[in-house]
Amino acid sequence: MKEALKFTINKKLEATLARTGLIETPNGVIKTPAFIVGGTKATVKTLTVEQVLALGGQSVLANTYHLMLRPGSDVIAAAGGIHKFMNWHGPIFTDSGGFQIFSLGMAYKKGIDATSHSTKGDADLAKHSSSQLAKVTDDGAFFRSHIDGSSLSMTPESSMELQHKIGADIHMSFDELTAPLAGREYIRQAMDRTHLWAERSLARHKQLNDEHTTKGDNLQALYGIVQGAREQDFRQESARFLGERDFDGYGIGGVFEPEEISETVRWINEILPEGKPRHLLGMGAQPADLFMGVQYGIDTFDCVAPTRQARNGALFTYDGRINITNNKYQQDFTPIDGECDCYTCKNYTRAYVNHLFRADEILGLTLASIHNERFVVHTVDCIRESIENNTFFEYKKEFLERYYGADKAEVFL
RNA sequence: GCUGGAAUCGUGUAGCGGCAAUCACGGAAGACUGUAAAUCUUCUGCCUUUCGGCUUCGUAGGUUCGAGUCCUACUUCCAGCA
Repeated sequence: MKEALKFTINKKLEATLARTGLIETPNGVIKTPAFIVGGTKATVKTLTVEQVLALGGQSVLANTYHLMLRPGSDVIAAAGGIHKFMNWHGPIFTDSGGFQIFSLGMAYKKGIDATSHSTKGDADLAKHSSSQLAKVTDDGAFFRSHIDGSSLSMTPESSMELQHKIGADIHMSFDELTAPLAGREYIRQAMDRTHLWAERSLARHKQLNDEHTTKGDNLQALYGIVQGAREQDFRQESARFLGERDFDGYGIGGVFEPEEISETVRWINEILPEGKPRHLLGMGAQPADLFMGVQYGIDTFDCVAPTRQARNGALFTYDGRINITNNKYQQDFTPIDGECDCYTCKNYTRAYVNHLFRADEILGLTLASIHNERFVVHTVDCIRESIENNTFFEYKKEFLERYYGADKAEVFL
């Protein structure tokens, strides 16, 4: 039997909240800061685990909601746990399913953009959410499967039971997100509920770990998730509430505008106990997110954007994002990025990847995903090194000015 | 040679006497942040920044208030028969 999680801080960057460290789990270690690779349905879309390892992935994050629907937690338990099932033998996170209750339930993808701000209040939100797939009460969430429409529910307890069955290393407490449309009143309600659920998640989690102890199985870790949307006092209250409780680490949840990240994360991380790891949920679509997150105390990120955008033809380069399907790359026989050390850049050209996308050949998705994921993982690795070397701010300035242009980069410096 | 059918946007099509240009593909570009996503959005005859204007249904005639649509001839293609 191994202990659930051990976090050690290696180096702190003066006058910031940034630090480097090591998260040790029963299935391996994560050098932090680190980018956790998106593996929602127990697979990193289009990639084998060998490819994920080769691009430098240290850990993957899977999703309880998706795995509950398919193949079901019993199948994964019968397979001997998610590590064996998906052949990934490093650390694995699972998200609780809270995000899906939000994204399926609120007016998120059906007509209203999750990242658009509005001054509209709770009444509008309620109106928009009434016809959606999910309903939330203090007891838990009641929702319909996006696959077959069947009625399902999830509570903090059932989320913990599912996550323990799936058997990842680091679990997330069951939480409720709010849409950017939500007013303070609803944000407060959702945050209070998230706290209530966090305590219930923790209680059930401890019982389940006791059962593992009895059987001599590895222990699993639980992160509490901070909510409170864009409200400073709520975020601080949430960090205080959860920080006082015995979680192994903390997740920071919600939906952010890119320019809100650093401020919100700072409010929280100034309060959370320094000695525990902090995960920023779902952020990392752009390099600035990574630099700002780390500077204000984030240890791990996960984000689906690198792989999703790769599948849709948007590829990172150090000079900014490009769309590889564009006509101008049809005869561009240079790598996607000449400085990138990924398998794709070392062996293929923009013209070839352009051809694969135009011809609808699935290898294009794989090559693009390898590149984008490597770009992000490597960037966070370089950020870690820059903290160790005391060159963080120089590296950040150089990187962001080149990527965004000096004018646009200024807001991040 | 005879008989029948067809000809509309880059391509394949919709149209069935009343504002031509539907849908798909192809093409151009953009978006995507705890993955309902190999998805979605916009544009794709010409001119115009917008508003809007103009052109066009193989060719030439005809019928009709009005023709992509009906009639005649021609051209080309397809099928069947010689």
